[in-house]
Amino acid sequence: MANVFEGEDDDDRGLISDRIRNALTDEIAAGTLAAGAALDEQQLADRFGASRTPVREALRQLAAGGLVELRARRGGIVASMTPERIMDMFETVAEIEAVCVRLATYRMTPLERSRLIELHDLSRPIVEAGDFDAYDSFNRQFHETIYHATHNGFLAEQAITIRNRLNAFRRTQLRQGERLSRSRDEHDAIMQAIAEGDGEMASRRMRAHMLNAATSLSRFIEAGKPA
Amino acid sequence: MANVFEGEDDDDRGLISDRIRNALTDEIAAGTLAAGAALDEQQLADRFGASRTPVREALRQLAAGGLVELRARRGGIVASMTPERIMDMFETVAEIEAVCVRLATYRMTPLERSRLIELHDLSRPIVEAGDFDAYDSFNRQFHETIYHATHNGFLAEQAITIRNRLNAFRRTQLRQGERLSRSRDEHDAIMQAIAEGDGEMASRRMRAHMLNAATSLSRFIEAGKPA
DNA sequence: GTTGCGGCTTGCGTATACAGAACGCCGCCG
DNA sequence: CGGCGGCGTTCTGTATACGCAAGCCGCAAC
Repeated sequence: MANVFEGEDDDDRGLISDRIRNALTDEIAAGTLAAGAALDEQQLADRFGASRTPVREALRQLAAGGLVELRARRGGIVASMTPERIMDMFETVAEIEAVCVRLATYRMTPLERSRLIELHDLSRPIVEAGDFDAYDSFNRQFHETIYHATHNGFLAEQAITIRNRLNAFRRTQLRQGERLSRSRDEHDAIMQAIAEGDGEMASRRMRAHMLNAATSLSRFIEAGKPA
Repeated sequence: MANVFEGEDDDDRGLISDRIRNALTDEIAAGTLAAGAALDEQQLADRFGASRTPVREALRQLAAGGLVELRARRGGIVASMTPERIMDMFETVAEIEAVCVRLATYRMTPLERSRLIELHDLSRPIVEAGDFDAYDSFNRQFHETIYHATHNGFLAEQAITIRNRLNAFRRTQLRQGERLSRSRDEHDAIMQAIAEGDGEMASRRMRAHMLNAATSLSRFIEAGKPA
C-alpha cells in the first residue's frame, strides 16, 4: 500500500532500513522476539551493523504495520499478538475478501473473468502435484486478481495490506495435501457463483473459504505459543 | 491505530515530529499543499525550525497513512487524491461499516444494545436543533459503538483508521439540515434491523446510508478541485 | 539538427554527536 | 524496618555531518 518498495523481496540488497524491517518482521513472526520484548534501538543497531537512524525508521514502519508498539520516550516493544487477535485478523480478512468477490462479480470485465478462469484452471496440476509453494504463489495471484477486479484501488490495497500482515504469521503453513484440494474445491465453488453472476453467493462462499483456512491454522496457533 | 499518541491533540507541545505531522496533515487536507507538490525535507525542516530527522519521521508516518508518497531517493510528494480515489475510499468504508453492523447485530451484548439505543435517542434533539457539530460528534460515537460491538478489535481498528483517513478530506462537511434528518432516519432504519436481529438487513441499510452520505459529498468534491 | 555522454547539482540515506527525560538504585529519614 | 527523595545511568528524541545516487544541463560529435 503506502510503502512503495522496489521489486525486491530478497534481503542483502537495497536500503538497510528495509533489510532491518524485514529481519525484524521475520523474527517477530517466528516468535524469536517474544511479545512484549523491549526493542532497544542501540542494541538493534549493533546487531545489524548499522546506526540507530535506519533502525528507527524500521521500527516506525513496523509500528505502522502493527507489529510493534511505540510508547513515547519509552521505546518500542513487540506488539502482543494473542491468538484472539490473530483470529480477529483472519475474520477481518475473510470479510474483506467476501466484499471484494461480491463487487468483483458485478464489475469484472470479460478479460478479467477469463484471466481468473485461466488462473483457476492452472491450479489443478499444482494440486495434483502437491506443490505447496507453487500453490501458495497461485493462491496469492488468484485472490489479488479478485481484489483488482473490484475496480476499487483503495479496497484492493487494503486487502493486500491486511493479507500481507497476516502472512507474517503464516510461516507455519499448512502442509497437508488434503487442505490443498479442499482449497481448490472451494475456489471452484466460488468460480461457479461468479460465473452465474451471483455476487452474494460468491461472497458467502469466499467467507467460508477464508474461515476454513483460518481454522485449519488456528490449531497451530493455539498449540504453539500463548502470546 | 498503530500510532499511540498521548492524549495531545494540541500542537505546540510534545514531540516535534508529531507537531510537523499534524501541521502537514492539516495543510494537505486543507489543500494548502496541492496534490503532487514536492516535499523537500530540508525545506520543511527550515519552515518548522527543526532538523531533517523529525521531518523524515513525520513524512514516514504520513506515508503510512497514505497522505504522501515516498519514492526512493526521489523525495516525497503529496499523494494525489483524485475524486475517483476518494469515492473508492467512501465505498470501502461503506462496505466495512456494513460488515461491522452485521457482525455487531449477531454479537452485541444487551448492554451494548441499550447503549446504542440510548445514543440513537440522544440524536433526536440534536437533529431538531440543527446542531451540526454535535451531530458530527454523536455520529462518530454511534458508528464507533457499532465497531466495538463486533467484538473484533482488529476490525474495529481498521474501521476507525479508514474513517479517520477519510475525515481528513471531509472539511467541507455537509451543512444541510435536510441531510441531518435523513441521516437520522437512516440510522433509525438500521436500528430497527438490529432490533429484529436481521444482520443482513442492517448491513444493506448501513451500506446505503454510507453511500448516501458519500454521494452528497461527492458534488463538492467534483466541483471543488480536479486533483 | 539531433543524440549521446559527462560533469554538476540537488537532496536522500546513513552515521555520529548531543541534550533531555524516564527508570532504577542507593542512602536517608521517619 | 519501610517509605521517600536525590542521583546516576540509560535510552530516546533531535541536531548535524558526510557520501552517494539520480536528475539535469550543456557540449560535442555525427
